Amino acid sequence: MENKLVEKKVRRTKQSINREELEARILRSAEVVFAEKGYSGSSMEAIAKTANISKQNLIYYFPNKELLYKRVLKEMLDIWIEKLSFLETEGETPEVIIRRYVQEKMALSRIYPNGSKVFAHEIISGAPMLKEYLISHLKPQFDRDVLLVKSWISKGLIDQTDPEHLFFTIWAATQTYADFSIQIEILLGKNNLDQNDFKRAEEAVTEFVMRALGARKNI
Amino acid sequence: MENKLVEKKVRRTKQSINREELEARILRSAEVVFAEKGYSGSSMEAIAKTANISKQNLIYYFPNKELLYKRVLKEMLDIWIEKLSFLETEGETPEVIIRRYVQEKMALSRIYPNGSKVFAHEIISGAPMLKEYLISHLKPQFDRDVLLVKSWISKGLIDQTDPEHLFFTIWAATQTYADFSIQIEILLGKNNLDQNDFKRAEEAVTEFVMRALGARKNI
DNA sequence: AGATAACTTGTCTTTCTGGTCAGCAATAAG
DNA sequence: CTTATTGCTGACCAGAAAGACAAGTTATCT
Repeated sequence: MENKLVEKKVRRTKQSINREELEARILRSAEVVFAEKGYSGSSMEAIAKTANISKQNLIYYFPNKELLYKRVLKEMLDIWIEKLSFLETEGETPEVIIRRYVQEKMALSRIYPNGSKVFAHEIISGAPMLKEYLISHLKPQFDRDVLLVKSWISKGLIDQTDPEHLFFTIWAATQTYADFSIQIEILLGKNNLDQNDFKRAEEAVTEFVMRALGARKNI
Repeated sequence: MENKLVEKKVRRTKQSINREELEARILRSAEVVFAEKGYSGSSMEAIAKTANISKQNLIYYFPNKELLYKRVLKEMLDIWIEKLSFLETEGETPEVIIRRYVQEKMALSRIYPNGSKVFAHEIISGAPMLKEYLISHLKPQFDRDVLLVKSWISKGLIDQTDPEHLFFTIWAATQTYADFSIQIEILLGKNNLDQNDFKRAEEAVTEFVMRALGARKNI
């Protein structure tokens, strides 16, 4: 019985492989369209066209727009939440932890610019679909991380800072390279931000944060 | 002749007063709606409803959506450009100039959160309506301001920094209090950000930037 | 007071959009 | 090989949306 169930889950037929591929392609396409237009501005038609399938076929895979949108958001958030907890790396020096944090946040902006933009649209719009998630998932993690930073301060490992606003600043400074990329491109006189630009940005932001915190190298 | 023209311009009849008031009300309402839904997601109907007039009447004042949207954007940008040039305050110490800059940027987030959000939606969407403006107006000012910061560095008034990315970070860190306010509210456990929150945020960001720059108080 | 201009609204048309449904085609299971 | 399941498409629908148009109302000018 158990065997049968497992087999059923694992079996990869021609169809199931195709399905997975197509779903992935749809999600990527949806990400692109939602990133540009936000939820209400995006049409199923446009997403279907981007994915090179018919609208009806898109609806076959994702029966309605809201569901598709939430899937796109969820994919992004799962990646973020996974990468963005201080606590998981406890035991190392603040310097190491914060450096890696900024680095990883910046990498997310570079690798998933569209997901970041979808998220940004959603938040700016007042997080209608995401409010509950932020309250139930992000806030607890935020509170823990703030406590950790406070303990660093009281141990004298970093300078006195406002921990909450430290996070807001780091998030804003790193996400801007995904969300506001067009503005940055224009001001830097580039057609798009390459690896090098992101490296420079990462160094600059890391340097800002480290200086602001006056982090000590030794515990 | 000249007199007549001037008189015509200045004369404030019942109608012209009403017109100005109504136009202003429409623009404020449009700002609210565009801030929430972005350009393509907003309907003229919704804007009309928010302004408490009929859709046809709205169209009488702003014959189409694009025009209305551009007016809202332009209003915001005019305010920003006016407040956000370093050069206008040349002669003072970097510390004073940068402090005021951060302060003013933060004040804009506090006073015009909706305008800021409209702008953010537009940029995230790839700045379809604003690209030209950014190239022709923002970039030259940016280049000048970057040069000024470079001169500060070479004079040893502030620490070695990446000037371009300094601006990106300041902008991101201050705008986040308008654009991402809902997220910040949730994480701070508040229903909305009050004067005090903005004051704390301003102090935190200012402190952050000043430490990063190691600005000297004396020229 | 009458003519003119400014304002407001109701009606209508066209296009777009999310979504349904019936039926056909391809694949998998027995 | 047959049957059942899954995948896909064309035709269709109801509601929303932008905006044109005409007709009526109100204010201003002479």
